[in-house]
Amino acid sequence: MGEEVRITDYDVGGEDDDRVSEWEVGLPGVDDLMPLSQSLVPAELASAFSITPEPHRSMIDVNRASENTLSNIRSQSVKQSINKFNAFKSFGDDKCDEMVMEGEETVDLTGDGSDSRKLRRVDSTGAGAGGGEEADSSARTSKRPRLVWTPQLHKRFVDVVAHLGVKNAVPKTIMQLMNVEGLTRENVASHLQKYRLYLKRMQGLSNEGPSSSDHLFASTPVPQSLQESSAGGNSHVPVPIPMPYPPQMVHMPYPPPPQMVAHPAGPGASGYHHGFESHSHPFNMLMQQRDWSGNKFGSVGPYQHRIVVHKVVWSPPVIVKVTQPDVSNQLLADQQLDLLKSS
DNA sequence: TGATGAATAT
DNA sequence: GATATTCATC
Repeated sequence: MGEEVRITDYDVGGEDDDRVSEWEVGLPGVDDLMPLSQSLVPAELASAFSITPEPHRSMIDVNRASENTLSNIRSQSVKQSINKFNAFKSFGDDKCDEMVMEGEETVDLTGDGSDSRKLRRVDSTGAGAGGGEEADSSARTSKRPRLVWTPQLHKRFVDVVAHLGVKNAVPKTIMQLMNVEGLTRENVASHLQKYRLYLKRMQGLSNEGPSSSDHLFASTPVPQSLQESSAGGNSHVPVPIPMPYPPQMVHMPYPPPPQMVAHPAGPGASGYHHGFESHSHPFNMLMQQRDWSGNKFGSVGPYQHRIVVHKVVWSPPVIVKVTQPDVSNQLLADQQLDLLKSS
């Protein structure tokens, strides 16, 4: 695609003749300005200070962002944008490796658009052609983006459930121990409901393998403490897992190359991904479709050469390293101590 | 009154 | 099929 789209032809509603030249006196010339598409932080510096580099922005992106801004101003929907931003701010860059939110591109996939409720949260990247009809959409944008349970997130979930035991694993506790910013009790409750159904199904057909529909759940083996009948109380064997989880995971700015997930160690690999095609694995699908900012790209993406870290390493068990004063983290640490003492 | 879990909706 | 939302119940 032609990346270098000139921003100078951007039309703000006036001709070039209307420009007030006095306003430009003293301003740096075009040649003096750093292109907006250029990153302000060199790659080496970003790496050294664990700064998540922003994806490369072309002039198309810059133009699009400008159009969005102006479009929002025109339609007086700035408030809506702030809500949107706040909704996504809580899923900051460093959370992207564990949480994937759908939403901004959630569109009417049926194509007919017959149901108005399906039209919510259609992003305005291509807007502007039709006119400002999105002014009344503020109420619809207050919804949270749809959470995607990545295998990493699910594993954290399973670890916590295993640690608590099925009986004690209730949404609120799970949510707290998972320590994932932005994760709601409703998210956990919904997932827990499905996970319990999965466990029940697994108990029913203990000899057979997991159903092909259990991609995500099958990707994380059911811990021993959950496979046995939930005897309840404190009879279950707690699973030693690092608790609470650190609020951030190891810096992993870009997804691992798809082939690592699809074929972890060649043909003779463990059965970790046994039973389903690589393209149908939820994590794999995500990686093939998007980078962490939600932009879509193919499996041979622009970041492929930069992908180095593919193994997520949690903080070591027992040692809870708090690098900054974090009250909630401290509370969780106390909780963990209590849990360990009581178990 | 808030949390839970099953049912239902999207 | 995955996730969100609703609602009866605790």
